[in-house]
Amino acid sequence: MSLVSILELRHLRTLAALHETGSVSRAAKRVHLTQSALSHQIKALQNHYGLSIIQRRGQAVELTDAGRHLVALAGKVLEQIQSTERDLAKISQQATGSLRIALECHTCFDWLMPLMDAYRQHWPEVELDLVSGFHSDPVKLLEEGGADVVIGSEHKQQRGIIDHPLFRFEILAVLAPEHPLRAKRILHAADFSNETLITYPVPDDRIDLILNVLKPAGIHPERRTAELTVAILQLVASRRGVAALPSWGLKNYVDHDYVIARRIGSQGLWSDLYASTLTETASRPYLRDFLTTARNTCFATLDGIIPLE
Amino acid sequence: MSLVSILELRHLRTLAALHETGSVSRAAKRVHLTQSALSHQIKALQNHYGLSIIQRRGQAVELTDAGRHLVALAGKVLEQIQSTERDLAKISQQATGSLRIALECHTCFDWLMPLMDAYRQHWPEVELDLVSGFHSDPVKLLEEGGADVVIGSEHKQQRGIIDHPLFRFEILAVLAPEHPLRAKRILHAADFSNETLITYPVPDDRIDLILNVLKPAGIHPERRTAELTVAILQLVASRRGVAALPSWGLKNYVDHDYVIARRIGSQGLWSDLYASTLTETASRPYLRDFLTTARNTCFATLDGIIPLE
DNA sequence: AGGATTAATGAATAAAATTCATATTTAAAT
DNA sequence: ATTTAAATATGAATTTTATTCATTAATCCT
Repeated sequence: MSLVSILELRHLRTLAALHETGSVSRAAKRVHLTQSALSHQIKALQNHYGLSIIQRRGQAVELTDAGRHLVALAGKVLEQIQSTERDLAKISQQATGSLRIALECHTCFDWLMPLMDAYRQHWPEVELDLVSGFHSDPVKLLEEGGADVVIGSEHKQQRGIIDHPLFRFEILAVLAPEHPLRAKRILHAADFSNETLITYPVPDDRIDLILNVLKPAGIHPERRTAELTVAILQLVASRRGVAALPSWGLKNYVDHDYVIARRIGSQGLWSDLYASTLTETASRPYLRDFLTTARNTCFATLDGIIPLE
Repeated sequence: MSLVSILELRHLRTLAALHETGSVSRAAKRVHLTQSALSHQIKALQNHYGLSIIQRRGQAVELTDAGRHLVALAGKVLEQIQSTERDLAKISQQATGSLRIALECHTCFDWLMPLMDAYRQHWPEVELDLVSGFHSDPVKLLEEGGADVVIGSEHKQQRGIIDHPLFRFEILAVLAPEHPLRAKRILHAADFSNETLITYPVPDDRIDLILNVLKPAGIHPERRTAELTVAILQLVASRRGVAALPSWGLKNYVDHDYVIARRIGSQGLWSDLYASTLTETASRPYLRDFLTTARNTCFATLDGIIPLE
C-alpha cells in the first residue's frame, strides 16, 4: 500500500471493459492488451487498495463490491473525459465535417438509430446522414465520397482504407416455434436443404449463412427477401421459411415465443463487424468519437457480442 | 494525433498542480517530479490534441482555453477519485481510528478549521480532535499517543517519525500603517532593535524571526505575547509593537489598511510546514486523505504558498 | 549588461507496463 | 473418472514509456 495513488485511467478503462464483457480475456481484447496485462493491472490495484476487486466464479470472473465502486467511478470519469475531448475538438475547430454512414448490415439499424440521436447532440456541427440502399462496392463508395463510413461484415485489407473493428456477434437460425427442426439444439447445413431462406434483399455472397455454411456444403435453398427485420421475423413466425439473424436482436422475440433461435454448426456461425473509413477520415476527432461511442453503446446494450482483434 | 487517447490521471494531476501553482517548476514540486518531466508531459498532450494548453507569458505560464477545460476536468475527476478511494477505505474497514492534531503553528488554525469541518463529513468514523496548548516535545507527543499528527514548522529526521511536507510560506513583518519603518520595502534585523515584538506565547526558539534573523544578528527586542492572530494584529495596529506572521493570513488586513506588511531580509523569511506522524500512522488511508485534502485546500485558498520537496 | 529564474529540448537513464511462456484452476465432454 | 478445453494467474524477459540529466533559450530584475 503505497503512499500515493497508483490509479490511472488505464485501470479505469480496464475495469469498464471488464464490466462490459464479464471476462478478463474479452476485456483484454476490448482494450487491445493481453489477458496477462489485465491480470497484472488488477493485481496491482488489489495490492494497492488491500482489497479484492474481482473474484473468480468458476472460469468466469465477478466484480466484488469494491470492483463495482471502481466501475461506477470509471463510468463517470471516462464519460467526462470523452466530453472534454469533444470540447477540445471544438476548440481546435476539428468538430465539423460530414459523417455519412452506409450500412452493409441491415440489422445494424437497431443499434445505430439511437446512437445517431445521441451523437447528433454531441456534434451539432457534423453533418450526419445515413446512405440508404444496397451498394455493391463499399470501398468505391468511400473513395468517391458517397459515404464516410461503411459499417459492414467483411474486412478487406486495402490501402487507403482503414477497417476499425467493432465487435463479433453470433448469427442464429430463426424458426417458427412449431418448426420440425425445433428439436435440434444445433442446426447444420443439411437441415436447410428443404427450407425457404428469408433474407434481406442482398446478393448471395453477402449472406454469411450462404457464403460460409450452405454454399460450401453444396446446398442452395430457396430464397425470399424482406427489407425489415420485423418483416423477416413475421414471415418466419408464419412458417414461410427460416432466417439467420444476429443473436442480439432476437432476445425479445424469443422470450415471447414468437420464434425460436438455434445455433448454426457446433461452433456457431459468427460474423465480425467493422467500420471502414478512408485513412484520412480515421484521424478526425468526430469520427473517433463516433467509433468509441458506437462500441460503448453496443457493448452496453447488445447481448452476446464479443470484442474483436 | 494518435487514434486512442493518451490522457492519463498523471496528466490531470499535473494540470491541476499547474493551475494551483501557476508555474511549471512549482507544479513539478507539487507532484514530486522534475520541471522537465512536466514540460514533456504537457508537450505530449499538446501534440496529441493539436492544441496548446499553456502559453508562455514572460517567464511565467498561462493556461489557454483548452488548458482550462482540462483543468476543470481534472478538478471533477480527481475529486471523484478521492471520493471513491474513501469508499474503498470504508469497505476495507480502514476508515476508523483517531486523528488528534497538535498545532505548533498558531496561524494554522486559519486553514485548519474549515478543513476539519469538511474532513469530518468524509470520515465520520474517524475520531477527529485538536490537541490544544503548547507542547515542548512534539515527537514525544506522537510516541506517547498524545497526538496522531503534529503540524509544525520544523523538520526533524527521526526514526519512527515521518514528516509529510505541506508547503512553504513567507513570514512578513507586520507594522502599523503609520509606523516609521513604513518607508522601507524590506526590513532587516537591525530594524527590530528598538521594537517590541508581538508573538504567540511560545519559547524564543520556536519563533522563526528570532531564531533565524534576530538572534544571529545579536538583537533581542522586547517581547509581548497574545494567543490569537487577531489579538496580535490589534496590538500591532494600535502601535504596541511589530509582529511577524505568515503572508497568507495578512491579505485582508493589509487590503483594508489596518496594518502594512514588509518583507524580512532581501530573500524574505520563509518557513516550511510539515505534518509529522508515526510511521505506522502514515499508511492509514484516512491520514493520507487528510494530508492530500490539507494540501489541496491550502493550495487552493492560501495565497503565496509554494510546494515543498 | 549581467545574474538569476524559468521553461524547453534532446539524449540518456530509469521505471513501468506489457508480453511471453507456462502453470493453475475450473468446467465441460466423453 | 479422465480428458479436453477454456479461463485466469504468475514469474521472467522484454519492450515501451516516463522521467531525469544536462544544456540551451528566453525573460525578468537591478
